[in-house]
Amino acid sequence: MHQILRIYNSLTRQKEVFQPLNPPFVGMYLCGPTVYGNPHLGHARAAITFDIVFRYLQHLKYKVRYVRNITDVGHLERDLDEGKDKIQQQAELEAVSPMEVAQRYTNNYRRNMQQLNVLPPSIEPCASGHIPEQIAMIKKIIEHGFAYVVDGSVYFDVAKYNQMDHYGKLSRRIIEAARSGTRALANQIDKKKPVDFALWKKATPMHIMRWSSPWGEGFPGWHIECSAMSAKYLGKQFDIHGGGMDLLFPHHECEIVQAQAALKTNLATYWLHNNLVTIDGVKMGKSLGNFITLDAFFTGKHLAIDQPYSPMTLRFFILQAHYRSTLSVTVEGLKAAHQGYRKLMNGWYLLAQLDDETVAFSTQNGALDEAIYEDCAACYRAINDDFNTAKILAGLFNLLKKINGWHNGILRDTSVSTTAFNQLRSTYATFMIDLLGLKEEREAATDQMMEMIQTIYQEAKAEKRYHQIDFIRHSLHKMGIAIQDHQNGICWAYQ
RNA sequence: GGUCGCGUGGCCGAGUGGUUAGGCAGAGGUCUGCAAAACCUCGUACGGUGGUUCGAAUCCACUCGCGACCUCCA
Repeated sequence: MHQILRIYNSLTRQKEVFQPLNPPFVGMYLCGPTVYGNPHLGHARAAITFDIVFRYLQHLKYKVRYVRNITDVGHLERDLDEGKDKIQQQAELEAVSPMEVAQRYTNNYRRNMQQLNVLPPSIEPCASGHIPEQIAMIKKIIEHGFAYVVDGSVYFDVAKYNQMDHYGKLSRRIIEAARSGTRALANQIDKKKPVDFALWKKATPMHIMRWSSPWGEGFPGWHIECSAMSAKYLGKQFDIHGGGMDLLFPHHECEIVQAQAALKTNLATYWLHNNLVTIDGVKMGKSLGNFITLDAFFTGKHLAIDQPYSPMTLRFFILQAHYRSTLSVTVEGLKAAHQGYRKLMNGWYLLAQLDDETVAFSTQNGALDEAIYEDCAACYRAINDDFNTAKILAGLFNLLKKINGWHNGILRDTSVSTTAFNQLRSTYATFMIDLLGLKEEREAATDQMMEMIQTIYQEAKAEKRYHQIDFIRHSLHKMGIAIQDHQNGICWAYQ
């Protein structure tokens, strides 16, 4: 089935039909985490958003190379003229080596992403492993006349660049005007202009993370790592560049001008930005201190939440909103996500059990066919329309009603063609499992155990030993499992 | 101050000129030893004020409120 995918491009501020530079290959780069703290819901949102992009492009048979970096050379902290970076600060706080800190949080990030069923990227490079590439790129920028060296540091010359091109085209800023009211920061004293940004910073004697360079001992600046690593693994120009909205300026803006200055290319065709997670109306973020880590969600150990929320509940929660809208965290919203995920997943099990005893298959057009085709088509329309996962879920819930209807006998006599039924089955599986990446959280041994318990339950029921029945129900209830009596037997489901 | 976005029924959240988004919660019903689940029915929501239009949550103007970026941030 041929699909026309339209995605919203932050660069042009409109939806555009996706056309890769070199089909069937697609290059995609996502700004990953700065590993100086445990991953929170915001990290999950970015990773899941682009996981959907990755999954769908692969579904469309593109050969995708997906690069997501690890920033283990921290960015400069404001107001610190000695230029201590975030990793190093955290390291001093924890009295360990900076690389140990980076490694620990990298491990946590990967573990959390795996729990959320986020597919690993094709390449996951870290900044500290690409110092030579960054130095090489800085040298080119200097050669091309867009950077200058001051006392062991290198700065990008924004004014010079603006003679050739416009610095600020992604965020649509006129830089001079925007900066006129801004105070000069202490560590920017050696720059020509406040808008110039560091490509390389001289290390003070205190600075632990340091590398030698043509300009002396130092460390790379804020933005050069992404430019260097994307160029290395995706080429001078590639298709999709993603990140959180908070990275749009200055980070992505700087990446664009660095690529233009060093390689004379437009970095990426499509720029995608996921919106932020909010709590109590404001952004959830590391610097605000109002974030809830993923582990806190999984264990329920946080003042703002009342109980544990599983990885798949969180994934569902994120997918309920379109990626370009803010997403507000509330206990009620989380509970809704838990229930919604549970229902969708239970439907998935039921779907596997449906057969011609429960479904009135017909060789001709069935009465349900049209509605099923429409719901399936709606799912495809939704994902093709800038990855509208909220609409996909609406489509799946409509299909779920049919599944439940067959299961409980209400739709037993309403005919459906095998073609339509098979389309429902494959659409449900494709979208829920393959594209949205929702998976079962059921334990492997549970099925056999439940079979045994159900046998006991049925025997007790036949002999009207209601005390025993209630005991079984209560015990299972504590484990989050419900036994359900139906006219033609019993089954179990998550509750 | 500059750039931009948002305000949808109790909650989360799609939609962007006319058709039920969806989920959760809530009410009633079917089923049931009692339940649970599922299914059926139920809310006439779009910050405010004007305007355009046969018709606006959706376009325009003004206005009120909230937020993001401009400093590291997903």
